[in-house]
Amino acid sequence: MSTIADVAARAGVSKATASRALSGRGYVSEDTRTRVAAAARELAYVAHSSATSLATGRTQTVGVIMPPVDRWFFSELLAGIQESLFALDYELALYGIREGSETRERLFDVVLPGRRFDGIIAVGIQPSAQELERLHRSERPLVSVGPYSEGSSAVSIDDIAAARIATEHLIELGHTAIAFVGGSTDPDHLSFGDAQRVEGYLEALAAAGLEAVARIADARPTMPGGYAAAVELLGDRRGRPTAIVGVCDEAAIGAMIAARRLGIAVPTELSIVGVDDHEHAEMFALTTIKQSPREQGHEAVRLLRQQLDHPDSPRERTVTPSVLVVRSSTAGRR
Amino acid sequence: MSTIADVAARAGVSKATASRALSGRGYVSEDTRTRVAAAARELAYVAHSSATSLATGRTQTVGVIMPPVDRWFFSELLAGIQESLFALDYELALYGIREGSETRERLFDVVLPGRRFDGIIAVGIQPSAQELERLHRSERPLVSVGPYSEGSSAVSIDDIAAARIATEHLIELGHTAIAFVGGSTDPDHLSFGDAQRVEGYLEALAAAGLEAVARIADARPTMPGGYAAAVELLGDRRGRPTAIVGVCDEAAIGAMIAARRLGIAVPTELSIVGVDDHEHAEMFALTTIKQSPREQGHEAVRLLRQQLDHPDSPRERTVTPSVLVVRSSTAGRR
DNA sequence: ATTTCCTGTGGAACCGGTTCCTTTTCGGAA
DNA sequence: TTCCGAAAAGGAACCGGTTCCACAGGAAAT
Repeated sequence: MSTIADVAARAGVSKATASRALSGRGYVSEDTRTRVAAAARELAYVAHSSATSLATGRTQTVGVIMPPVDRWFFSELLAGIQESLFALDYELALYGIREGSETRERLFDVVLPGRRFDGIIAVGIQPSAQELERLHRSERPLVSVGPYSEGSSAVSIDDIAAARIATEHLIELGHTAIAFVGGSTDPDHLSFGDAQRVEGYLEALAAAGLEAVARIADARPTMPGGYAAAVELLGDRRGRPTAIVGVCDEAAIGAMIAARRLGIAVPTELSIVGVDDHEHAEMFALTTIKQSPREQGHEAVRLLRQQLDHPDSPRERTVTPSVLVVRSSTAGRR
Repeated sequence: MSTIADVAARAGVSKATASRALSGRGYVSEDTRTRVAAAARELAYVAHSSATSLATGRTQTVGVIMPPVDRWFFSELLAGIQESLFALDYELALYGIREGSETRERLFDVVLPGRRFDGIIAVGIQPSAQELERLHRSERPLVSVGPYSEGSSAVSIDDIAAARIATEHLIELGHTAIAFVGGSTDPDHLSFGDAQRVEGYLEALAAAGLEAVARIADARPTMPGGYAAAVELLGDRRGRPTAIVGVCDEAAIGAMIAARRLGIAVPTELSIVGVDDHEHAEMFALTTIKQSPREQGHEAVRLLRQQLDHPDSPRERTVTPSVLVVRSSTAGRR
């Protein structure tokens, strides 16, 4: 492995000049520049990243803190972040957060102060006040995706609005017995965005004077979760809802499959609407609220870069609009 | 941000002693050790990772090269890798590989020689001879997951055996018209493992003297892919297969949903078997071949660590066994 | 002709750790 | 009492880059 000293020697210049020639900063004659470049090529020279980081204070790495990528939304988001970072020549250091707080603690205690990255994208985590203070003290730009916290940039969808629009769509179709699949009776068990979706659902019902009939079925935001909840919900004929809002498309699709198995026709006997516009939504003809997680990933990187390049630029918050995509899982009440 | 010099000054010792006290290497008196530790705590000292890397030559980072995580298998695998690395105090640098070779090229030209990580886990990529040579020249341990290449450690399932076992299961149940969903007429279009699964399917048919009736339906290894292929396959009543092998569970589940929509009963009229034991397999009562991607992730890290700790230890290849999990998507031919 | 400015280059310091080598001290063996 | 080796600690070199600063030479301005 060759060093810049080797390159300099081969080109017959000093380390300083070689460095300038390769980085393009400072005065270097055209002739020297090409000689250094040639030497570098011949030696297959690549700068040692740790040395560069130590000298410049920049690591060219972005830390991404994210829940397990087993939900479509997160995997798409990650793909978007990846694409954008790659295009900007940044590395991506991935940190998972699991339920256990041990992970989280170590992240905030050791990893963040280790100056391993220039900026952070935090997905779906609601930092505690103490953690937030720590993040800010570390002076590294932070962009959150999902929850918005004062003083940092963020890209989020308006989860309340999304669920509200979904619910309103059903109300407009004449439904009054509208259940929500994927909430939780234990609020600690809900992710931030999911809790807001419950809220949006309740808001829409309240606005239509239907709050009394609210029914929130406990379920994990997954297909089996939605399936199980719907089986429960649709089990007895009497008091069966005529419409369901899923906390996300996975849950909604699970509910749809449950309905089919129970012999309940969608949309004639039961309307279902989800949130996300999952890649499977089309196959199931699911009416949903479109999100574009991949683009949100791009946007998160854009916001982060803004702060990396211009540390004093104001924090921005991007809220992506919620658009209803009507397919054929919803219909007017008979 | 405090440096080790600050810690040393506060504890009244030299940098050298402070370093030894904190790392636990070399002679340090108990008394000094506690004084240094106290000073470090008071100053909230955390070592600068670039400085450590530069001095030691180790980055405590593992590069993970991986296709997009939108398939369940890969997201689970990533989770497994993440867990194990975290437990070992290694960072995870994630690199996506997309179709375009531009990504790939830059990966091999710039990222790998940049000495940003101590080892590499490459998932599902079949490196070219040139790339492989480069990897070896970089002297960094490599573990591949999936394809096996001479001279590096690997963890893989026996894809041929998996598909063979799945197919044999159907043959034992008396099926003769067995289709495969998720192959491709264009072999370049198939991932390495998927191509081997096609092979296993054909092997099993051949062993039973059924090769003449092989039918491979083109499909992406996703639920919509399996759905579309099955619709095609099951469309006309005559010549309809009585059993289907899915290239993976997603495809098999897609096929199952297609069958239901077409009014074909599973398993009485059509048996379906998948490969993976996807988290949704249970909900669909899908008979399948169990893989444990999460454990494969753990195993990959174990193999890598072996090489990091003992560079001269022999390369190992772990092949995880293929186990048939019978649920109720398969039944004897009527 | 002298001063000034700009270009081009090299030496040396620096980033923040680790480690080699040397020195000092001290307890135990000869 | 002397000698020796282990323990403890400091000085300095080193990892491989970047950048500050000093200096030389030539062109432009005075």
